[in-house]
Parts: sequence; structure tokens; C-alpha cells
Amino acid sequence: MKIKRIRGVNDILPGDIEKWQWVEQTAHRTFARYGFSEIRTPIFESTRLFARGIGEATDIVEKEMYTFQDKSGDSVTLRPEGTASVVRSFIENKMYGPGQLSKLYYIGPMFRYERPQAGRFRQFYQIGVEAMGSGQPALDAEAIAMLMEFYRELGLTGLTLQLNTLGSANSRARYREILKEAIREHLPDLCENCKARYERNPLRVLDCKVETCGEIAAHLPAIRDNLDEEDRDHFQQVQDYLKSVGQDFMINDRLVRGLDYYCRTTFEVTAEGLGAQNAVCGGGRYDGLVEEFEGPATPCFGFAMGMERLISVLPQDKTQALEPRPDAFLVLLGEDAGRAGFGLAEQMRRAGLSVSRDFEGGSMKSQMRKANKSNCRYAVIAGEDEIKSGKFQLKNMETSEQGLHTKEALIETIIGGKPV
RNA sequence: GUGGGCGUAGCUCAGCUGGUAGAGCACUGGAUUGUGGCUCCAGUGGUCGCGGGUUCAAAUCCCGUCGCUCACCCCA
Repeated sequence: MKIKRIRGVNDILPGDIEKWQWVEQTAHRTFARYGFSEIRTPIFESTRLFARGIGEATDIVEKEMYTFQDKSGDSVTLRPEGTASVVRSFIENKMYGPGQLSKLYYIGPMFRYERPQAGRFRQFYQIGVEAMGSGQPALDAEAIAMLMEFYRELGLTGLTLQLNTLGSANSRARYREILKEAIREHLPDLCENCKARYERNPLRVLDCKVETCGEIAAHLPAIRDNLDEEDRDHFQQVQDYLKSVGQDFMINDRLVRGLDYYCRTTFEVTAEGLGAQNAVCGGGRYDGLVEEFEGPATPCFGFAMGMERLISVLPQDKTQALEPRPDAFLVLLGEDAGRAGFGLAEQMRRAGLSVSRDFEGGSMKSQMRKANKSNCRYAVIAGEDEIKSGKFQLKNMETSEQGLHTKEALIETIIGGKPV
């Protein structure tokens, strides 16, 4: 039986990997401009970290975690998301302190046991950002602005930024009770899913896609009518900051994030052409999470984006330019040329050129075909005559012009882009 | 966990109500003794996912199984 890859995981192959590298490099460059540093945490942690951080009653913790016992009997879990690990590391490494701000980001694989579908995998990659140590609305706005700048660098279009606020932890809890109270009389009319949501996460009823639930939800008390003065002010300032830098957005007061730790600002970025899973980024504020893990009260803002989804909406004109292109392809005819070609290739590479060749010693025609397929700018042709004279044919693959050059001269010609 | 669709050449797929497998692309060679892309010609390549059943005969019909895929749930 042939061994195949595990369901829901993917190989990233040449042809695609260039896009991944470009996205990662763009993230490094862009985030650095905003003062963020990369952090790398382990890919697995104590199961308790995720159970407490994400919320015991969430789908992720209840049924989607890759959890197993290691040889000592400890329960460990492959990380299903990044925030809990960063918070753990933040506390463990005492990155906090009066007036201190930690601006961190991570890039790496996450694991959730779900049924795969378009844009959803069991091992998937996230780029996540966590800004820890300030409760100011400018922080929310700056992080979102950075995200949108990142998308601009990637040339993405057709994105929608949706904002909402859940209020502080206190108002969120209070609203939850008000909402449950209001839902109670409609309970028999709700869909089966929503009946279950009623106890576990009543806010989710608000964004149910079932039509009858939607109608009921439209008449339920809205979050925005149950905010504190400070919540309202915070949300308004986030909006004002975004507007001040020309960032468009829409308010979606049904936008409810599933993870327990969110409060105040939440947001999501959706893209066109992704299928049912159309969110490329989600995040928000999590002011209570550090305390939850017995760290000092530290207001934070963060978000995560799925790289697979991001890469599948990259514009074609940008990704085309990423295809690797050798400067030269060596066409070597005969054993003497084969031997000489090895040294020539090395000499050219040490001069900074990217050089390919064929190793199978096929006919000129077949080697030229391979040269053409490699998309090289020049072909260097070496047969008996060239080895004897020490001068090689240099052929420009676009114009088909060619001329005779010594090793040094052909390297210079290629580097300088001079006519052959 | 639930539901729909699909598994035929390396890739994308065709194969009508059962008669024993095909196209395009790719690959190799030739037309062009040492010069690619375009064109033309020829060739290599398949236990039709796997197992069982019906039948004189199964890629085709039936059952099972595995896999892929899309959607629900949920999320990035």
C-alpha cells in the first residue's frame, strides 16, 4: 500500500513555495516598519494552556484539538491557534512591566481536527500579530492599519474590513444575560443550532444564517445599545483613527468572534473568490487573557490570518514575477565539455549568476529544449570546438542572437546585460 | 459529526441504454549530423481506486470499502 499524506494536510511544492516566501518576506518587512518583532513559540504546549485560553466550551477545545499523551503521561496538544502560546511566553519571559509594550508576530503551522474543505485544512499556516501592553484605541487602529498596508504590499484587492465591538468584559457579560433573556421567548422558533447556542454562546445566534433566526435576531437588543460610555468612546476612536488615514470599513454588529477571550474591538477581513470560508483575517482585543493566566493585567490587541487563503487570492500579475529564472543554462556536448562545464558553472555562480545545466548528456536538441523550458536568459553552448578554442557560444534566448566569448567575457556580458 | 459530487495515461478529461479503453497537454524521437520556442509526423505510457456480486461479457449495472472534493457546523 502506497503511503499517502494525511487527510487535510498539504505539501507546498516548487511553483507555489515562491508565493509563500514572498508573503513571509513581505510580512517581515512590513511589520518591522511598525515596530513588530517575530516570536517563535513551540508547536505543542500543555493541553491546559489551550483549554483555558481559548475557552472550554468552544468547538476548538471540545472537538478539534490534536491532543495526546507524551511518554511521561503529560497531556500535550498541537497548537490550534497562536495567541495562547504568545500570552504564555509573554508571562513566562516577563515581557511585561510598567509602561512596556510588546509588539510581536508569528508565522507557522496550526492544527485542528476538522473536516477539510475549500480554504480549511487540518494543518494550516497562520501569520498572527499580538500587540500587548496598551488599551488605547490607537493601538487597535494601528494594528489594523498595518494589516491593510500588508495587503496593499501584496497587491490584494476586493477586500472588506468589517468592524464591531463587544464591549469590555463586563459589558459583554451583562449583554450576554440581556440577550439570553430576550431570546428565551423565541427559543422554540430558532433552528436546532441556535437552541444549542443559546446556552453555550448566545451571541452566536446573532449571526446565524438561517432565515427565521435572522429575522428574530434583527429584533433582539443590539450590542451597541448595551455599551458603557468608555466602550462607546473606544470604538468611536478606533473608527476615527482609521478614517483619518483613509481606511474604509463597514460596521457589522453581527460580527461575533467565536473565541472566548475577545472583548471590545473585533474585526474580520473577507475576500472575494474564496468559497464558503471567505475570511482572510480575524482578530480583536483580548484585555483579560494575560490575567487569566496569572500575569499582570495587560490589555492586548491581536489578529491572525490564514496563509493558504491569503495565497489563493494573490493577484496573478504579482505571482507571475516570482517564477525563478536562471541567468544561464549550460549546454554541454561530449565528455570533455561535460568536465569543463562543471567548472564553468561553478565559476559563473561564484560571480553571482544563477546557472542550470542538464546532467544526462542528451542531444543538442534535447538540451536546448531543457534550456528553453528552464526559462533561462542565456544559453552557453560548449562542444569540442569551444573547448579547444576556449571560447563559448553565448546565445540570448529571447533574441536568438549569439556570439563567441571567453569565460570571463561571457560572465561580464551576462551580468552587464550587454549584447552578445 | 452530517449531507452532496467525484475516483479512467504524469496532468485535464471523454467513453451514449454492458461488447473488453480514447483525446488534448506533457514526455521521447524524427522532419532540421551541434541550436530552443511555432508547425508536421511517429512513438512510450493505463491491474479503468480497491474488494465482491450480476452476466457469455463490466470502466459502464449492484453492494461494500478506501480516497479526494464541496457544503453544513465552526473558523484563519
